[in-house]
Amino acid sequence: MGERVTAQMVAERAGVSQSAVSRVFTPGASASLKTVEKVRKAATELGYRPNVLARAVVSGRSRMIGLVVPYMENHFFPDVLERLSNALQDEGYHVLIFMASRTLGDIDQVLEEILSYQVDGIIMASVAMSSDIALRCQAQGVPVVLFNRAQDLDGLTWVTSDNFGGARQVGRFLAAGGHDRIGYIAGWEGASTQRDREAGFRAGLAEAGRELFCRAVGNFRNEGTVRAVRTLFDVPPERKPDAVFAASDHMALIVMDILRYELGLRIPEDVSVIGYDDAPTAAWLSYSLTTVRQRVNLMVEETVGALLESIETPQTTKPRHVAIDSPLIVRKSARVPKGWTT
Amino acid sequence: MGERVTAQMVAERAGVSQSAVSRVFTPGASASLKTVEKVRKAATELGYRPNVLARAVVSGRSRMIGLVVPYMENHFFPDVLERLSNALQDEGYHVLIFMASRTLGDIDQVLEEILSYQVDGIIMASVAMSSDIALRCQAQGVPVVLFNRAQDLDGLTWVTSDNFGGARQVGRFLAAGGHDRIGYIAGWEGASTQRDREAGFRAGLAEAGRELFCRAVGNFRNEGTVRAVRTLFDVPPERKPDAVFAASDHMALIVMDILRYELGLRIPEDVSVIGYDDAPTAAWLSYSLTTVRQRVNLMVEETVGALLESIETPQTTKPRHVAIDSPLIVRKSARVPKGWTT
DNA sequence: ATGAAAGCGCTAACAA
DNA sequence: TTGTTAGCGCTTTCAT
Repeated sequence: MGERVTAQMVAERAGVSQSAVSRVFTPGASASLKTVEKVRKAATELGYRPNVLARAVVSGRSRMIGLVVPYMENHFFPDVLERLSNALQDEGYHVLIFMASRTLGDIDQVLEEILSYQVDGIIMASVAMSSDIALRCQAQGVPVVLFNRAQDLDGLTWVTSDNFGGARQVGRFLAAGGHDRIGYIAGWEGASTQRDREAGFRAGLAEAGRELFCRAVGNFRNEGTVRAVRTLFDVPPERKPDAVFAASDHMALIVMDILRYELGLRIPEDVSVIGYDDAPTAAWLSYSLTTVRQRVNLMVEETVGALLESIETPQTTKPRHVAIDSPLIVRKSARVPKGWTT
Repeated sequence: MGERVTAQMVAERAGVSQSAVSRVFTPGASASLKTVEKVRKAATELGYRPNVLARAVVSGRSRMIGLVVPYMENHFFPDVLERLSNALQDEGYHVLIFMASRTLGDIDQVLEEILSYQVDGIIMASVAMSSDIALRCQAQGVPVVLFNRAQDLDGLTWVTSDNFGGARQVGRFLAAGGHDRIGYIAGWEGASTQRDREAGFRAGLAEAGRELFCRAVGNFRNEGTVRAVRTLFDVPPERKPDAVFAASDHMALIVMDILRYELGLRIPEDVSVIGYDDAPTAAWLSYSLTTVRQRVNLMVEETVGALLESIETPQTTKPRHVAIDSPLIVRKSARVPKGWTT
């Protein structure tokens, strides 16, 4: 046991040279039908399988993509992970996972580790990245795509939904719904998604001559959100919001739970709640959350496309900035304005 | 750009041999303080980072673990993935992900791919594996641990929760609760978890002199569960179950949604619902699902421990079969029997 | 189309 | 402790 079958062994059995074996297993290479047959036969008999790592050492291509993700508690990520992994697998790449949660703040360290695995490219999902790190990766010839995070830096490729536009619709929707006291629960302030969603939301309100009534920070996480809700609602009746926009579905669902089951409020009769992501859970009947849809399939498609392009034709590839339009999905957690269309 | 910095380059700059550089970056090796300093200096100046893949080729250890997971829609998996990845990262290993969903049934193909990456070990999470495949892996010297799946085959290591025992408590709990018509929604029939949970559940009922009133198969998936619920409840009133045990939380939550929002039934007044997993979502206030807890942290600990042991000391390692006890977590989705303790 | 030979970047004896 | 020397399993010229 533990017998590694090498190309050399296959070559001997097939009565050809080791390089012939290599060619048979190399997509672009040429070999006569007879050689191919002999080699394949010997290979299956021996249980041979090319060593991807050895190939990587000599070719400089590992066919591995480093994927950096934060916590998984947000239901948006599993979905993203599954789709990204599938899309990459379809292109013959595989995903090496790095959890950023552990090394909070020390993305630098994580990047070092990733690079030591000689990945062909890196996808950073919902992780903020300092510009110099990105530049270092690119300098090493390892392309990076930011997924669900934008970066002002020009040299970087990123793919997001249209956070500003999506949130702007929410602002208009709530304003048109005749709400008086509209609150916002912010995500982590360091995130571009948070920044853009808040800006879009405020813009949408402003268009209707309204403005934010109150605001608290939930940081996109469980605990922070619980605290944020309490902050907003632990006030005299006339100061309680009658509508809340949370910067992510994950936070919005927590808001709904607390409002209904701890504060005894009805949704949407007493308070309208809107989220952002359209995570699978948002559609569950218990919530039926009105939200902004991130079109994950398109985002993944763009991300994989951009990344593979930079890998395969590095010289001709320019940084891409993609913001996919993000429609408001009207369900039942927020009052629908009279005559509202689309 | 794209300049790969090699140990050779560092060696030249530091004025030492290439193997000296290698030793400085090899944990166990010895080098004089002076050499270490010179090398580290040159390395940082050049931005050198050891090539893990080249190291893997010669050492035979890639420090990568192949993780095979099915669909991510079940909220149990993201949690598992995060913890597994973190635990492995702490031990200096990294996770190469393989989604089994794509190649349904063709686990064989997936395994081939994994092995070609020379992973040091494989974790199959909630994936059934035919014995010969596992044996082939072991024969190649690649240890396999089944996570959340048991296999009768003796040579395999697996880690599960005590599915039989956990489900047995559910049977006793529902019986003691005075339910008359107790239904069961099964997971995928090929899964050991499904088999053991059903057996345990029936055993628990039998102890109380009861038996299953009705049963449908949800396959652990969204669609199947919706169909299963309809099957069980689309009957004359006297044939409708007054309690349902679903083989996973994911299915149980769907059951709750349909019962409440499509059939207008109250939980637990009209129907008690119990799940299995204690996925994070189960505790959400909208559901407050009574369920059996899989102690993920312990399961992960055992899995990683067993795997690393087989990797590091293959000869002295015997297959391990671990079934972690799984307590019933009583929340509000099922009627609590009078005087029920623990 | 094929084999010989020269590496890819690294580790691991082996001498010194 | 160090440098020298073989490889690890593979791809890729280069002749043939």
